[in-house]
Amino acid sequence: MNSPLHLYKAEFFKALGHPLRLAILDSLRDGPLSVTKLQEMVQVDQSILSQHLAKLRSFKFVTARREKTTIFYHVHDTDVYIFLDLAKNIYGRQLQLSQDILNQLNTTEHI
Amino acid sequence: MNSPLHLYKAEFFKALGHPLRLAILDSLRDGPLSVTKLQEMVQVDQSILSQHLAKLRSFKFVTARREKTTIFYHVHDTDVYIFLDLAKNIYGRQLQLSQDILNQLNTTEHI
DNA sequence: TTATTATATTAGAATGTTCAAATATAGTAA
DNA sequence: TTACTATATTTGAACATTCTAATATAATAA
Repeated sequence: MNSPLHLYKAEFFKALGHPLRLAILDSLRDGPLSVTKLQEMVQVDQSILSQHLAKLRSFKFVTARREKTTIFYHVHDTDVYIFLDLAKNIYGRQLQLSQDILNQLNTTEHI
Repeated sequence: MNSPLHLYKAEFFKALGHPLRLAILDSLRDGPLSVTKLQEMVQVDQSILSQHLAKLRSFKFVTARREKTTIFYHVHDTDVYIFLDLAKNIYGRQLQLSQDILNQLNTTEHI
């Protein structure tokens, strides 16, 4: 157990396991954005945004480029979107199943 | 920020963000296994294995079926492997990039 | 019924992650 | 140089996850 590969892979998934970081990646779908612009979009404190950008950077999900005093972020490998969208398929089915069970419960009289 | 979708998606990734849970899913690639057999493969305490199986179950990554006194686990939706393997592509490139930088540093004399 | 085997759950301690606030840095312009 | 704007880093508190150990449950067999 705890092969280096599983350890690294787990870190990779953890890096995606935060709502704000997912929101950041979604905000960058249509191209690079400055931190200020990102902040407007995701509506969090500057410091918090910066901390989460650091995490995304550390796994190379995003890359930063400076232009004068502004820093622009862009996704490093846009295939990550294929990956994120595929995730939707998987948990979509999981949710569907839960929903079906839920519906079944709701439409059953004797509860 | 914090759309329910991002919240759920983050939980989904967190559920995959543990080396043991990834090892469990890998162990189940070739078909269902009993908890005892799984335990032999991943080499952890019974209680710990059970707790992680509970988490995988709660996100429907795995499903349990009882046969007499033995419980067999199997992956609920085998597409999860397509997903996990795609992850490898993404972080593989990330790692490659780091490796390249590292190599460059190592082969540069003036350091 | 009791004992046994297989697995799950619970409670608290240990550890890790995130947040909030303050401070630091880096570039530019005056 | 000083002041300003944009962004990053640090620190400790708040919160969440994981581990350990003990206990619970469920099925079976004796």
